Amino acid sequence: MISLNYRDARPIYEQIKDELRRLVVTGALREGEKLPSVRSMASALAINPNTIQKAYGELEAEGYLTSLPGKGSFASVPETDVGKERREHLFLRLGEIAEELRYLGEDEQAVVSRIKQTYTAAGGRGLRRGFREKRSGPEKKQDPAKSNEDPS
Amino acid sequence: MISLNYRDARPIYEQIKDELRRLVVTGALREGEKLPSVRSMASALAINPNTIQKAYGELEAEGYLTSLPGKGSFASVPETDVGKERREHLFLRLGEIAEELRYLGEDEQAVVSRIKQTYTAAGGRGLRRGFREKRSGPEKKQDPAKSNEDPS
DNA sequence: TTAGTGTATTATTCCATCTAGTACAGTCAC
DNA sequence: GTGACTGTACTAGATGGAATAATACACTAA
Repeated sequence: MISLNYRDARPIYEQIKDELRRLVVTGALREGEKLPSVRSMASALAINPNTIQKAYGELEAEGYLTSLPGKGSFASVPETDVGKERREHLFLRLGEIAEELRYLGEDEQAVVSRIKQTYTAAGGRGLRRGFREKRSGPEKKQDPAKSNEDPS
Repeated sequence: MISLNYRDARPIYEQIKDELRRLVVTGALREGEKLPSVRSMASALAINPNTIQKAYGELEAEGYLTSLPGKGSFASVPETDVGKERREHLFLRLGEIAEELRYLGEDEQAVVSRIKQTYTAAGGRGLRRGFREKRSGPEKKQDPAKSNEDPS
């Protein structure tokens, strides 16, 4: 699912964050889908569980992940307010990159085409939260509908 | 000219690189314009000259800066071949950002508008090397016009 | 000559990263 | 309840990049 690059300047937990975020936004991981447990992914990548824990924790702060103690971690869509900060950050970076590309000689057409390519390639993926239907994923931080079992 | 943020996760030399690059691509620093010397900028920012040296060195590798031993460092436009790698990197990031913005609910129109805004705001700045006329900047590694001497 | 420039080198301090180990509480199948 | 999972928290230590400090050399220009 994830491969690490020890030559990469980014720390390991950043690589994991970026890769997991990429899997979510590209649709490879759908909302509500269960991710490997902290310990199992640590074992699979042959690294320390604390490193995975850090990546999961920060990704949860971004809203791309929801963790439920005792149950697991699940891919999720950032709440509108959390996603707002993220979107503002992304728009800022977008402007900086466009500015530099322009300086390097790329015309508007070339840059816009690259944007349109992304939206064309993506099918019906990535609709707003308000437009999506309910699904199997955990609602907020609460326990998803459980059966009539009595724990004790 | 540059202000540092010690709370920033990025190392100091990265902050300097990013800021200087930004000044160049936005036109605040024009090609051939002289930058503060390694020692003077280190003094102005109250940091070690080695840190400035590292920032300048990497920025020169990117093509945004040309250093001439004994004379100084000057803003420059990346050679086409050096800039090619940079452009490819920027296009890659552009695609990733667009993908995430789309996932967060931004429609194509909103993203494209941000791009066009950049190109509209910029006047005649940032033309390709082949289209630019000869100017005061250093040709390759040769002596730049001595007229530019404002290292504020 | 003198002062300023870029550049290189070595040594040292500092801190984020990563590891290692342990611990606790919640969930779920049995 | 038991056991095996789960997320989470904490301490302690090792490692490596970042930044500093101090010199040194060659080049440029007034």
